[in-house]
Amino acid sequence: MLDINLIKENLDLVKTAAKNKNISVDLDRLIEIDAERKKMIGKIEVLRSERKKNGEKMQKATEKERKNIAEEGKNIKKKIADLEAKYETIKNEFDELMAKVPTVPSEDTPIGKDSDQNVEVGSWGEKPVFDFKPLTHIELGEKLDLLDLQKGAKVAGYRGYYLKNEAVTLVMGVMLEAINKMINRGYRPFIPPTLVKSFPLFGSGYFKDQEYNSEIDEIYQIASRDKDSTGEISKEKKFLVGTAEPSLLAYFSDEVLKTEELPIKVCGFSQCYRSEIGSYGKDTKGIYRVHEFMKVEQVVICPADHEKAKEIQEEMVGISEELHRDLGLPYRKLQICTGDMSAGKYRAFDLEAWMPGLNRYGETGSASNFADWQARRLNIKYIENGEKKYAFLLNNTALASARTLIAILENYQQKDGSVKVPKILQKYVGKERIDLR
RNA sequence: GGAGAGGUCGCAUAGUGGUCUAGUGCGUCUGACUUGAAAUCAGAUGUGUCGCAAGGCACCCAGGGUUCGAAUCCCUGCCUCUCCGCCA
Repeated sequence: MLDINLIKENLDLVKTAAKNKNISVDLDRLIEIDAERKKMIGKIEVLRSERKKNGEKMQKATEKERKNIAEEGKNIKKKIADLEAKYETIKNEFDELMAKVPTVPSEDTPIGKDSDQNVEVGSWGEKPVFDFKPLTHIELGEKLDLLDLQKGAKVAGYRGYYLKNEAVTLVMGVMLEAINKMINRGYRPFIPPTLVKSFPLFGSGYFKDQEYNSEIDEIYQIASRDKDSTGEISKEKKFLVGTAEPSLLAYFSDEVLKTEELPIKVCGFSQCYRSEIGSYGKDTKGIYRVHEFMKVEQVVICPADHEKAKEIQEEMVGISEELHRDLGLPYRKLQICTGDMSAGKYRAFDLEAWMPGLNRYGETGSASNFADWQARRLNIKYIENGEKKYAFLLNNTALASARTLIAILENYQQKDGSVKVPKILQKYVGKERIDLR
């Protein structure tokens, strides 16, 4: 969400941003409808004021006058109802358009159509050289009895999977390492709810429009309580989060924070659910793209200062990079181009770990700065010198379970089919190497 | 799952149809008194929105309804608390 006055003042900038982000939104219509909206509010308020005065008249009126005053009141009531109905239509169109308006990306964001035009801005580690053909995590997982995709599909359906044996302690170790790293860096740990109302998701930008749309949004809606026994829609809709970010941000919604409290740094461990509605044909094998996984997420609320936010984003990415290095996973860092950015993002980077079995890099983390776009929707403000401002919100993956597991299995595989356990995880797995059974 | 009680401007409370532009106490801020503090006294003290401004309008959990007029009456939902039942 942007400020309507800001959009008006920077119309060309916003238009260019929408074009570069491949977002279709009629901004001229937005400006037009905003003017209509304001005019309508003015008219309604005059009538409401009349209604109030008419009510006051009634109290002083004689018995004879009352009838006329009541008539007049009914008249005003009708006028207000008519205008309010019209206003609602206008307001709906206004809200729909506003929900689509993108953040203007940072100046250093590369302009591009899609992910092919993301720009590599850093890398670490040597890709391992094998004197044999490296196996995929699917083959390794099966041989070492760590991963069961058949049973996963049988029980959970398409993209279902079981982790077993050392994969369990290994993945839990990864999560705990990430949480402890975050704590050591001053991030407060949370285990947030994963089943949430609609506002945390809308507020964080996970609905492409104003309302949830199961056809395009990658979010699961929980259906069981949508309708009561009579078929009436009664209960509030609930959704499964795709990351801890919405729950963590919504924790601070409707708050006015003190400047001294900022930046607020938190991290969340959660199960993450993704419908993958838009990627039916993609990554159909293995556990690269799955409907549920675990993740440690970092979230920061910082003052509305681009320099400060830039610093913090670097710190956040730095922590993720460090975690990759701790695990010995070669990676590269990409700056995300306009076309690969969602509407709300101001500046974003991805980390991609090298996955030798798949023979490509795979995204293992994504760091985003939304500036004040999410804060406007979630109403997260802070007070500075008596003035209230919307905060800047940033988030980043610390580490996620499934893809980190892929990278570890595929990078640490040995000629004999075994997989070495990264040093920092040995204490969790209880061994240095996972052997064939 | 059953029964009951509730949700009011930071906190606590008052308010059952118009005089509510929501009273009072506490807290907070400013000032006076004081060497300083406490105490006391005086004043101020919610949010959003429209407007250049004067000012208007909205908000008493949320959404509907009744009424000339709703914090107040009615309906629905959400949430909290108490008791019972069930349960990891």
